[in-house]
Amino acid sequence: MLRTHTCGELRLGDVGKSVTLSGWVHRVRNKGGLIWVDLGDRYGITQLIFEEASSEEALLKKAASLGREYVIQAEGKVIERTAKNDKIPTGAIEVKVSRLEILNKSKLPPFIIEDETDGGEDLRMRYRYLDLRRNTVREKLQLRHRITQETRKYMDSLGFIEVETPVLIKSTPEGARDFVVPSRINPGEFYALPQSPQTFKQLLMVSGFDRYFQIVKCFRDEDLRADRQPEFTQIDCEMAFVEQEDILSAFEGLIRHLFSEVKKLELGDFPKMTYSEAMRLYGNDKPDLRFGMKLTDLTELSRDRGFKVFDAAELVVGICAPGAGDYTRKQLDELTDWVKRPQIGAKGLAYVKCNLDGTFKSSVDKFYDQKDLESWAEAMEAKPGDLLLLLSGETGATRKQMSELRLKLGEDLGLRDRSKFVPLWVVDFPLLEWDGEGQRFHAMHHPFTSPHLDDIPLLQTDPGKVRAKAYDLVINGVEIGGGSIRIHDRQMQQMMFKHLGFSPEEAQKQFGFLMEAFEYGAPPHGGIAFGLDRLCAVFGGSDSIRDYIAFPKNNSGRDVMIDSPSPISHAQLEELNIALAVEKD
RNA sequence: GGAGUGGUAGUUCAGCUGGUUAGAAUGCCUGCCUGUCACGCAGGAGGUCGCGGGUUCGAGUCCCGUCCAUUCCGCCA
Repeated sequence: MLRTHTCGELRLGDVGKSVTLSGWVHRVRNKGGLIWVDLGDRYGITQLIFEEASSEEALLKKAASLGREYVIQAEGKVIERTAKNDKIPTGAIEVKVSRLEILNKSKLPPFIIEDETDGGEDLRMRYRYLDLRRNTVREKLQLRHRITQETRKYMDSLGFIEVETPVLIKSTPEGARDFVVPSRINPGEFYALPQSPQTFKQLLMVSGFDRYFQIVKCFRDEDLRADRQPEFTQIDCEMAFVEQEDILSAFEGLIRHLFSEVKKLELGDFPKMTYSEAMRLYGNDKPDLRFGMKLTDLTELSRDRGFKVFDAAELVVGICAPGAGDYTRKQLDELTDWVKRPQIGAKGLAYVKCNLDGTFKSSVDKFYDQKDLESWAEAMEAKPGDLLLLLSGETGATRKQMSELRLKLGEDLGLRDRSKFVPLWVVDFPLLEWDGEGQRFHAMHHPFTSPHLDDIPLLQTDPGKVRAKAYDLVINGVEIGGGSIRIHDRQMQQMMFKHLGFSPEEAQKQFGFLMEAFEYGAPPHGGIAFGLDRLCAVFGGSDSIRDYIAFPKNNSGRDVMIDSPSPISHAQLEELNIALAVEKD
């Protein structure tokens, strides 16, 4: 037997037992006459002891020769420690070793395998298998395990059936770029990897599965971010005979269940906010509601005082930063530089300090008197000691800039508490979004989304105003999931494709199978998909999803451990009937 | 496609307006040490300053190019 116990389970009650432990050498403390070895595995750490006075010389020598991360097996007796360590659960005992076996030596690891590693991101990814040996990383994957297990439990309890859908599917022009896979037996033709199992889950509804879910890998060939990987996992769900409210309540239930089981946190009812409200109040379709600082429209209150910048602006908008009235000139200049960076793109930033004595000091004192400033402060419900910040310009862009500033200030002022979780449903998304580059509308969610029936006439007159039966779940400013009520009628679906600029032939070629299915008794249906990686990161309080994925890709979509992607041989290319435009050596 | 930041010992970093032999911490090796647990003490080894070019009497430092990493914008139905 390689082990009788794990390295995390022996206690004072086990004293006197003969045990065999196996694990990795964490640390060796050689005190001359005494040698201690911290033996570790994923369950914990147990201290082994070798003593000059009572151990054989060969055994001592072997113990002294152990290096970091050697895999060893130790047989011995559990004894009570004279000096106990109350920092670890096994700290009251140690194992007096009588037999030591080196199962496998280890090279010196390139970074220290401890909670606080000295390894940089790059190195950790190159040796990910060593990185995963660290408690902090392993705990994140264990959190993910809990979330997927609890998800399956909850979904099963509601009668959802997990169905696997194909990974080799068909490329479509809508949405993100596809990853494509050449077909050897069909020369010149390609599969695409799914961006989501969207059409398949709708077909399952036509089949009468009624309630489907799947924890499934999806693929998008777009540029990466800290919270975006080319392959990622969705909790993908679909229900038949439901309206929007049914879906929201079912999946609000899922998220509440996960918080309750995994984090021992009870979340109340999730508030709802329309898309247009979110844009108006937060400049963002995924507002972080852990803090206030709503956007306040000051366009009217700033008009006709001779300040050309504000007079010319479509929108003048302000936020109130609580308690920031004591910001120094330097801090304000830094904020101004920050909003002027190309990523934000504001032209400038106006401020008003609400002094403790009730007066105001602003960067636009030349144009606005105390009464004007007071009216702004009133509109924003500012208190003495607060700081008002104003941006102006074209409505959409200015709101977006203000949203960024709001998030930065929220961070700076410590208002984005990682232990706090504030969920929000954002509803009534626009159906269509104008694509300036392609000079056409495209679906904001996806082309299978049902419009609000009241808004259908607008499709002819003002397509950008049509609301969709689409919704997102946002937690702490992170988009955790999104979905919609789908179109289940062939005529309606055909009309949608027309509005998206598809010719009838194209629509038939790309999605004929779906529209045909709708003619064979498609029930009303809708669904939602959650980003599992992001959900885990939110649970763990991280901004990056990488540590919640066992083997993630780096910023350029590379796996630096296995070194992929990589060129393939000429023979392989030939077999696939592929010629490269650019040869790579 | 664009912008920012970084690349110096195994590792994490310092290295000023260019100037002797490039430092610290940690890790590693050797020796000493019987109650350590981030053990301690003494000693030692370890660097083509990402790569290529340029400016200069002289480049880790300045300039140009390039590669890599990372964050953001675009993109992500």
